[in-house]
Amino acid sequence: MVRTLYVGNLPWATRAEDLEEAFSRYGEIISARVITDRQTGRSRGFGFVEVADKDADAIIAALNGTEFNGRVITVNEARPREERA
DNA sequence: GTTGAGCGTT
Repeated sequence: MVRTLYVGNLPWATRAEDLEEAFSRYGEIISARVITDRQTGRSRGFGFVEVADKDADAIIAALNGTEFNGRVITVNEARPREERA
């Protein structure tokens, strides 16, 4: 199945394909998305990556707290949007 | 043209 990962603390210039490329080294990526400001279209500095749940644990362990394009990123399971804080 | 804790769009 698919599990959604939250990726935070990204450089402004990070794009969805950048995440997909980086994450795909450690597991099967279903899709990747960088959240952009709806008003300006600029990156908000975080995104979401859908990965195979069999690889989710390895991907989180491999990338959480590691450097990505010069910044230390945060990677963990995304929360359900219905329950967003 | 900027910024820096956070959990998104149909």
